[in-house]
Amino acid sequence: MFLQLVYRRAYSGGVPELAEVDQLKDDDRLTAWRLFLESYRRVLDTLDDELQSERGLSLAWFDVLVQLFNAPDHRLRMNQLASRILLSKSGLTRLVDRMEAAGLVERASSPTDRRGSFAVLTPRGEGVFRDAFPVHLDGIHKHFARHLTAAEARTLAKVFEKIRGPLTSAAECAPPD
Amino acid sequence: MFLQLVYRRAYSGGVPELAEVDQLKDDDRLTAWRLFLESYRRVLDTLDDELQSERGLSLAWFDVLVQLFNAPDHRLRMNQLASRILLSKSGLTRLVDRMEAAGLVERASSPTDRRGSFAVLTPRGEGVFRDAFPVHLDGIHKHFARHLTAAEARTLAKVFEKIRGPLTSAAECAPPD
DNA sequence: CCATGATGGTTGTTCTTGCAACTGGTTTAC
DNA sequence: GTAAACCAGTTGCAAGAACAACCATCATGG
Repeated sequence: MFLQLVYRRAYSGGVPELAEVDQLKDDDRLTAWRLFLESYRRVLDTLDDELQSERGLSLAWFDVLVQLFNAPDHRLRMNQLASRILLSKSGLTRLVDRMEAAGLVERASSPTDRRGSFAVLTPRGEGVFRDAFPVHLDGIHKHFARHLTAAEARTLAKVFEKIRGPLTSAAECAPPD
Repeated sequence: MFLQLVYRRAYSGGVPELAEVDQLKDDDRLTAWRLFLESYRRVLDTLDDELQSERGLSLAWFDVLVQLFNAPDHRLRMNQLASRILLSKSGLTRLVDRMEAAGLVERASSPTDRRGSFAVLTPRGEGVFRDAFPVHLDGIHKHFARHLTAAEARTLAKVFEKIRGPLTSAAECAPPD
């Protein structure tokens, strides 16, 4: 799904009633939007392919490894892990199932709350992570960071912070005013 | 899958051999990367939810409608449509099946090449598109464009053009030099 | 003209994901 | 202390997507 938008074509073409929508004048912004979408898809696909072919690891798996590696004691509650990688509870259950079968993570039950369990990085998982990390970082550099000057990077960070900000938890809770 | 990266933590933490990787110094760039990922996910999820709840349409369906609406004669070869919305051939076959069942598009066989078929926007599909378009455009404004100054929009466009550029067809064909 | 190969789409299969329902454990209120 | 509400994680189920194998058609070369 990619969503190259109507933009100019709908505007100058035969859709007068749509042209009324005044955001259509924001050509630069919509161009930015379109390129944003396309860049994401293409860069992520490329990174996934590279990691897959060079280390046999999907980005989703890598993402779990990253999170656990960064977590204190190399462990996280399923709960937290799910929200950090933006995956549903059930999705994470299955993902951890698969990674456990591959020996990269383990489950450990929480001593304080017997409902909960931790996902814990195994030594093997840590090894795989350390092995894959440079590949991924190199990919980010090659396909993304390399194209940014320092100033541009700061601009992007600023802008995306604003964009992400209002959506962080539940979208559209109480639109102010 | 989200991929909040290691960054500072892996750098300043206990992973000396990883810290050697010199892209790690590019803090601003990696921050931009992280926010880029998160923004995409959150904005797209939000737009999808809004379109879904306000018009009962997924972004994927909307994307097809956009493409067909823009195409000459409101029709595209399956082939082309698939590549424009970044979906696999088989994925598109099924997607068009579903949309055909819903009466939004039709298939028409090509007169010149009897292998090929077109996906064609039906009047009903066009109506649905015109109805959903403002909702989507408004969403883009609310959750994305609104946060950009004109200068920032131009910066984003420039940067993403560079990022997307080299990956447009097959990634990594022949890295120059 | 016919054999060979390329191309456009569809179908079989499998994988991943989300939602809703469920189980078992914890907290709160009476 | 116990019932009710709540929470963490798992499971059944169905939708969406990719890959490979497949069929039909077109293009090429003898």
